[in-house]
Amino acid sequence: MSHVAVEGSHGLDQQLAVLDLNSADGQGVGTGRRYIPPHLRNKDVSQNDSPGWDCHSNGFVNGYHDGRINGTANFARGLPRNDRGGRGSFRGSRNGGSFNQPMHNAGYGTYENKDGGWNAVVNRGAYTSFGGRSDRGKSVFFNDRGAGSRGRYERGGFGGTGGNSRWVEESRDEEDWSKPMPPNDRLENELFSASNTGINFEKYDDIPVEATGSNAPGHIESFHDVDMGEIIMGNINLTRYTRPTPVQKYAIPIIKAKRDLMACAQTGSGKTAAFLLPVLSQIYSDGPGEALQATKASAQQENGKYVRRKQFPISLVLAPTRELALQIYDEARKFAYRSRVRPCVVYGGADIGQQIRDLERGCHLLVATPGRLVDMMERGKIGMDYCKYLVLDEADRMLDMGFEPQIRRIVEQDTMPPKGARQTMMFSATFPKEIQILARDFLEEYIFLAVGRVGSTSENITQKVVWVEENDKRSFLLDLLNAAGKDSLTLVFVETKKGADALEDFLYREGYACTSIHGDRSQRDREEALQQFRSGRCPIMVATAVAARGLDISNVKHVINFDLPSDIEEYVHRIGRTGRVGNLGLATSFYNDKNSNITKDLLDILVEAKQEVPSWLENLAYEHQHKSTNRGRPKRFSGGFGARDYRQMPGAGNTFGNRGARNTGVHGGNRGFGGNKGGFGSFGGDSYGGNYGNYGGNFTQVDWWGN
DNA sequence: CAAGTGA
Repeated sequence: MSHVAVEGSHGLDQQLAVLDLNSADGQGVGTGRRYIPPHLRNKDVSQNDSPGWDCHSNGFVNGYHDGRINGTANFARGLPRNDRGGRGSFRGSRNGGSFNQPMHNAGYGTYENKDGGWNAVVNRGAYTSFGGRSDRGKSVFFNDRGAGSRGRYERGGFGGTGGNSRWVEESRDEEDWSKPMPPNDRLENELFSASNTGINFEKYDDIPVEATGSNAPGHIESFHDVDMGEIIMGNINLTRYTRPTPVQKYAIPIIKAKRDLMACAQTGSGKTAAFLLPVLSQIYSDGPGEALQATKASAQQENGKYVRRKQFPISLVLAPTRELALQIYDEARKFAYRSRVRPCVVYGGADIGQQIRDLERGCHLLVATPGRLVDMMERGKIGMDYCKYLVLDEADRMLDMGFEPQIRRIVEQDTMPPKGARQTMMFSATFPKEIQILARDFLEEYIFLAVGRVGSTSENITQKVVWVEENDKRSFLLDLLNAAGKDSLTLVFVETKKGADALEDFLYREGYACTSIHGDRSQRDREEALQQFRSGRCPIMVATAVAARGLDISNVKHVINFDLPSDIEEYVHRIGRTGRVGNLGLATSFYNDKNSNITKDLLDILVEAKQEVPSWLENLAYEHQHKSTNRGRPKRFSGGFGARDYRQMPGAGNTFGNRGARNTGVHGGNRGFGGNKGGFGSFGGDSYGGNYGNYGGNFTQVDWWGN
């Protein structure tokens, strides 16, 4: 395979420039300020002078406003050391239910300043593709969160005449949701200027695609091959997506044809847009329908006091972690720009009151983590009665042991329309056969789509496995970090939360600018850590499984499995944080005696992705094969899966040890691989250090799938 | 046993 370099050192300068900008950000210095989740921080300042309904009266300080004020002061933040030190004193409260702790010396900074001057209008140039824009700049009626949703209410309407007339929405019943609202320069800048990925799909090559199910629609080659409407096409241009990725080519027409879908495609291949584009497009063309009526009907007065109405989203997207939900929400905002659709996100660990108030401003597409959504449903803030589109992102995770009960609670044991009446879509890079079978409970006449073999890794990721004893891991890690390029991000995975804290402390003492993310940290700290990592201020992040799935962080050049995970799906997702959208990446895994459970699966993955395989690993896999009683199956199935025994289920097959059968699973023939072992040069730990340097400056963008 | 998901 030949890698076509598209961008070289040129892009590097740009990245450094961005870093400088971010490091000059303002610090939120206020004491005792409430934690405001990022998606609620960046409001238009003009919101604050609204005399209306929204409760900003209590000395409301939104992060954006605050950030601007402090940003002008010279808060020349030094090295990441500084704020890390500050956080040290904070640690004691980490484990003690420290949700919603106000954070002193908290840096909201980089977030608020990403506009780079909020009244500046960037050169949008060729990307404004919304036809006739004679109305641009008038700023009459903005659609999005800030000004736009405020416009839905008539001033002072609450105490008024009674009846429904106070809702401006009334008068919009007949309005056409497919027509774009006027543009908003500030918002457009905010949503799209950071849009980093210029994807090169020009020479997308063959990749095996399986689309099974009755009457599967054909795929598209261009976004123009299917009618997604004016709003979507305009936003596609603004995001600079030129051509659909492979999974988008297939999934978009399937979803537009109103079919249920189980879609499997490699990490970083554009799955999020593959469902957001067609779902939103469909909502635009169909309009809100009954959901709007129901929402309005829920508005009441009680005891002279206005009772907040319940929201009935038209679409629900569920994700397994909070940060992923937030990321999906951010994407949804882009594709909802200039539409009447208002995306919302709810997740745990953040102030629920803020989220409720945000919901009450309108919610047509809801992104959520399961726990908080159940909470919202039980509080009567959300009704799924009119949810026409259900998306499970990271679907295999959402249906595994930990999440399945909550998913059933939301989807089957409440008011959501049954399968068939709603459209259900599932996406993941991995989808073990057992979970595919379970997933059928939620699907009707679905199409199974596999772009590449299910569970395979991108060949754009160079995978290394090194034998490292536990006691040597730290020093080996330092060697790898020292070899990394100055500008590149490194993500280090460990198995436990305590381990994450310990390793981060170690790296800190060794003088590295690092941060960490795991489930025992406060939500505020988690999001700040992610932001500092993304921005490059802390180019090293130690993480648990919370960061394994879905997070799209540009410029992650190296993923290190300091501890290998116990199942191969987790491995695939972890290393998938690098090598995204046509970029190259490196993944290094520390292997020792403790990791025998993943040996065989790891070997298969390496072989399939045409990676070098250390001979010792091959030998171990062979040995393990003969002594293992449970080979080839994820650990979580070995302990039973409730009362179910999937081996008895029709269609489940009986070849759990057979990798090929397991992965293409219930849907058809094996995509065989392997068989081409042998001939691999040995790959000892000694030569590793020397080889490593070769990867330093060599991460450039290449064609999709590495061709 | 670990990780994640409501307080």
